Amino acid sequence: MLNKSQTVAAIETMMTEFPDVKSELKADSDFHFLLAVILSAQATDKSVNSATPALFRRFPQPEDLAVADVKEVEQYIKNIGLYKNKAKYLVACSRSLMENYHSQVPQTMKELTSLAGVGRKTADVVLADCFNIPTIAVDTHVARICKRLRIVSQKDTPAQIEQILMKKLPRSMWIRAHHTLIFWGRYRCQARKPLCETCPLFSVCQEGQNRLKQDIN
DNA sequence: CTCCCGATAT
DNA sequence: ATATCAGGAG
Repeated sequence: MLNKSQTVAAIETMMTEFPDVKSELKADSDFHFLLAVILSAQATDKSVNSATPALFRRFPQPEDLAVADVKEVEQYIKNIGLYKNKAKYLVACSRSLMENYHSQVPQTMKELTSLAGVGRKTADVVLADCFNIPTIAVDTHVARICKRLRIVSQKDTPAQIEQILMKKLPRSMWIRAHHTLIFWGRYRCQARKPLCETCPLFSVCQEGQNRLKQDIN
């Protein structure tokens, strides 16, 4: 397992390759950003961004989506996976925002996860990207990278990974480290194509060493 | 744990 | 053909 200083060093190496990291989800308001993050579950940002402009034009405010027909919402997002569940979430979420939060996106974990379709990961993303509140959202990329590098152990759950990262990284790094890990997972150390041959972290990466032994790549 | 689920890369 | 993609609810 990588210790604190090794973990910080690994993240800093990633930062040199991706100096300007931020969310790639497009949105013009906190409300629309929340919807985009809900839609992004098990889907690529690209597919979400291709659907959201029309959706957001049709439903500018929580009040508009709260009274919408779920079937109509489905038509706007049917090119995204899991679209039937997501359509329900969007309407129910908007209704709750309207009825319980004055149509404002709340700023606490507890309130955010009370919304339909919003779990811990989505809440973490909103806290960090909308309100600049330090969190480390653990998605599929963050989990994979941390496991390959042995920043965490193979059996750790996303919630455990989040706790370990918060211990190993200074709070001032959390939000940027999160985005950096996403970019690293998306463009450098992909699930099916780790690109170990040219990886600057190869020498400290347990997964890289394993692949070398087994002659993968 | 299972179910949800289209688009894309491999 | 199959794995993967900014997961969450029941």
